This record gives sequence, C-alpha cells and structure tokens, in this order.
Amino acid sequence: MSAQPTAVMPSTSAATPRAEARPQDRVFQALRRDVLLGRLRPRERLVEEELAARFAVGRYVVRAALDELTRIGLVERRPNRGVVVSDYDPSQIEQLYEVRETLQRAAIARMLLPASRSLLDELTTINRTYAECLARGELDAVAEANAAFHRTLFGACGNPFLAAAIEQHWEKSALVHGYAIGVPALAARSHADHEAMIACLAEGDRAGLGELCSRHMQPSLEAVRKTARTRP
Amino acid sequence: MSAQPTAVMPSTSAATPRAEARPQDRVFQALRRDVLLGRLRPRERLVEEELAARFAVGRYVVRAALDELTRIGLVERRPNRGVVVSDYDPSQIEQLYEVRETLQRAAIARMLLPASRSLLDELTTINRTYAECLARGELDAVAEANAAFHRTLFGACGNPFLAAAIEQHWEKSALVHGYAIGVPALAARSHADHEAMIACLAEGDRAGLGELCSRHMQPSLEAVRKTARTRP
DNA sequence: GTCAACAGAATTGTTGACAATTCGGCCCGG
DNA sequence: CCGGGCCGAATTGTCAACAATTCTGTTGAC
Repeated sequence: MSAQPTAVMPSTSAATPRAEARPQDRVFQALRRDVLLGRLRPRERLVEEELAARFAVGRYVVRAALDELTRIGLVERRPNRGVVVSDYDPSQIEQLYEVRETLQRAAIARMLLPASRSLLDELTTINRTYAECLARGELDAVAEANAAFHRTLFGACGNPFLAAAIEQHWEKSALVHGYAIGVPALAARSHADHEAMIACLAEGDRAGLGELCSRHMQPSLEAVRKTARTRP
Repeated sequence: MSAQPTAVMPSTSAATPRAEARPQDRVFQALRRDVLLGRLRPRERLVEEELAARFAVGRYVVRAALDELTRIGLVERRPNRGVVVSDYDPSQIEQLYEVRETLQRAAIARMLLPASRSLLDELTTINRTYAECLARGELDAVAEANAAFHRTLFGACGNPFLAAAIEQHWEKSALVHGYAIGVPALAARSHADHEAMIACLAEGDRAGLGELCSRHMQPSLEAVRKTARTRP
C-alpha cells in the first residue's frame, strides 16, 4: 500500500478535505483555482515574493506550491526566470484533447456496466450540486463539482493509473474549458450531458457513453478553434 | 512556445546533456539511476541529510531533487515522514502495464509509416549503442540507451502529450523492468525486439509493430507474476 | 539613428539555523 | 504480563538572510 497512483495528483484529488493541515496546500489550492477560473491568465507571471505577501507566508511555501502546480502542468518554471501560467497554443490543445479522448475511451472500455447503485447515486448527487451552485452563481463550486463528476466517473474504470492519467490531462485542459462555466448555455448543456452519461451507466450502454463523452469535449474545443481563426 | 508538454518530464528527457548546470539536476539524475538500477530498493528510505552529505550539497537541493523524483513517481513523500522508494504491488503493476499498452497502441496508430530515414537511422544508432554498452557491461549506459530507444520511438507519434504520457508511465514501470537489463538472455532478446521494431517501421507494418511492442513488455511482466506466486 | 556594452534593480536560487512533527523506547499503573 | 502516556532522538518543515542570475533602461561609440 505504498505507492498509490493517486499520489501522482496529490492534494488535488485527496479524498480527505481535512483541516488543510499544510500551508503549502492552501496556497496550492488557491492558486490552482485562480488559474482554472481565469483569474490568472495564460503567460501571466507569478512572482514568489508577491504571493508570499498575499498569503502571509514564507517564500519557501510559495515555491513548494508553485512546484506542485508545475507538476500538474498548470504553470511552467523556467530556471532562474520564474513561473508563468501555462499557455497552450491551439494545435497543442488539439493534441491534448486527442490524448484525453484516447484515455477516456480506454477507461470506458474497462468499466463494468451497468454501474453500481452507489456510483450512480454519487454521480447524481454531484450533478445536483453542480446545478445548484450554478443557479447561485458560485462559479468556484461549479468548477469543483464539474471536476468531481469527471473524477468520479473515470475513477470507476478500476485502474487508478488510468484514472490518474485522465485527471492529469483533464486538469491541463481545464485551462481551456474552464471559461465555459461562465457561459450559461454551455453550463446547462454540460449538466444535461452529465445526466445522459448517468443514464448510459445505468443502462449499460457502453457505446453511447463513449460517444457522449467525446461529444462532451467538443464545445470547448470548437471555441478554441474559433478564437484561433479570429485571432491568429 | 511556452508550455511544452515535454516540460512535464523536465530534466529526464532533456535532449541537451549540457553542462549539468543546476546542482539539483545532478542529484536528481544520480538518485534516478540508483532507483532504476536497483541500487536503491523499493520501500527503502531516503533521508535528506544523508543525501546532502553524500552529494556535498545543501538539504534544500536534495529536497528539490526528491520532489522531482516524486513527480515522476519513482519515490513517494509522506508529509512529515520523509521519502521512500516507490513500491508497486503486482496488481498495480498489471494496471500500469495495461495503461502503457493502451498508450503505446494509440501512439503507433498515429505514427506516419513508413518511418522517415532519419528516424530509422537514429533508432539504429541507439540500438547499436545498446549492444555495445551491453557487451562492455556498462549497465548504466544500457539502461540509458534502452530509455532513449523507447523515447525516440514513441516520440515519433507526433503528439508530444501522448509521448510524454508514455514516457511517464515507462519510467514508473522502469522500477520493475530495469532489473532485466542485468540478465543477458533478456537483454539480448530486447535488442532483437528493437531491431524487429525498426524493420516494421521501415516496412510500414503497423499491426506488426503494435504486436511487437506489446510482446516486448511481456517478459518483465511475467517475471513479476512469477515472483508474486513464489513470494506471496 | 542603431546597436553593443554596462550598471542597477528585480527576481530567483541556495544556505544555515530554528521550529514542528513523528517515531521509538521507557516508565508506570493495572 | 500488558497497554497508555510521557520523554527524547531523529527527521522533516519553515524562515530570514545572502548569493547568483536575469532583466531593464541608459549611455556612448560608430
């Protein structure tokens, strides 16, 4: 029980939302949200001393948190030059989504269907939270619920390494699709997609689930393509 | 050109074996080899101060190197309890290999075949180095050549994210298959497999390459299964 | 006017000392 | 003889100061 593959995605997917023991985790989570919700834009610079002052903490803690963010690909460190928010160009995003689709289809192929009642309940609960937070305009919580849905769904493939890889790539592309949460129409569509996925899980419709998950990624990918054409 | 997916596997796959500028890279590489070549065994503890003394460097540098190793899954850090070499149990290894196979098949499906002359030459050169170092008994260099072969091969899929994911999982399982280098028969077999792969690349035999790569992973997986039965 | 070299500022990298935590043994009451 | 709780050693976590590097704006020669 030593090397849990989940350890690759340490505090993020930590099932224990306990008292946020370590300060570096708090900084890590805060910065992670800032990036994922667009409060920090791609290519924006992250200066250690500023962050240390903002979080009332030593620079060492900030460095550790930034290393953690580097690990999951949300920021990038250039030696002696500091840390910037990652910025994937459109072609990289296409490649990233290609990998995500491959991994997701592999996961779906490995799920045992129809899904257990407890899994269905869990997903239903998460999706309800999603809708509620959306109605209240709590974007932070919406993003968290969205992440939880995907994490739970693909975690059900039974292979922790595969689940970790999916989550890892999901987080990277979250840089891109995160903004969609702010668009009501897209968010509603997302919620409906999730419900349809749950239905597929209940009925054991593996092929349908696969298609659904692939289609689910399309809107944000289309948005990227569009802005790429508009602003070369 | 900011966020290169290769950055996920920073110094390891760095194509520039330049002057080892940063001290933490030197420590990182040394420890990585120790783990991969079995000089450090699974579950073995890594004490920061000991390493700092051994490498004649500050504890901070050791910490940074250990974090780097954590990132690629070779060691694991338990908060306030230190770092130990990762230890995957047999079922986890099966899962790991399953993901590797999925990723490798996806990569092979995306390669454009027949391969370019420069790629074939590069792989041939690497495999020759492999044989030469093996004959001389330089296991460090053999492991490095082996890694280079796989990195180059799957790097040819054209999707840096996919290549990075493959490399990432390859390194994790290197904890397991690394020992095979020391067994002459297995090492020879490995060399022959590599040649066959190059032939498939040259002829454009995609299906053959896929099967070959999957079979290539089997011996070490079998070894794991065997030791698992012997020593439950 | 353009470009190279050069200071000075801003920022990151590293060190050593100190604080906090975990782990093992020891004592002691039951 | 055994289990709970204290104590101390070993180890990790954090801080504040210092060193090294990169960046920016300016100067001066051509």
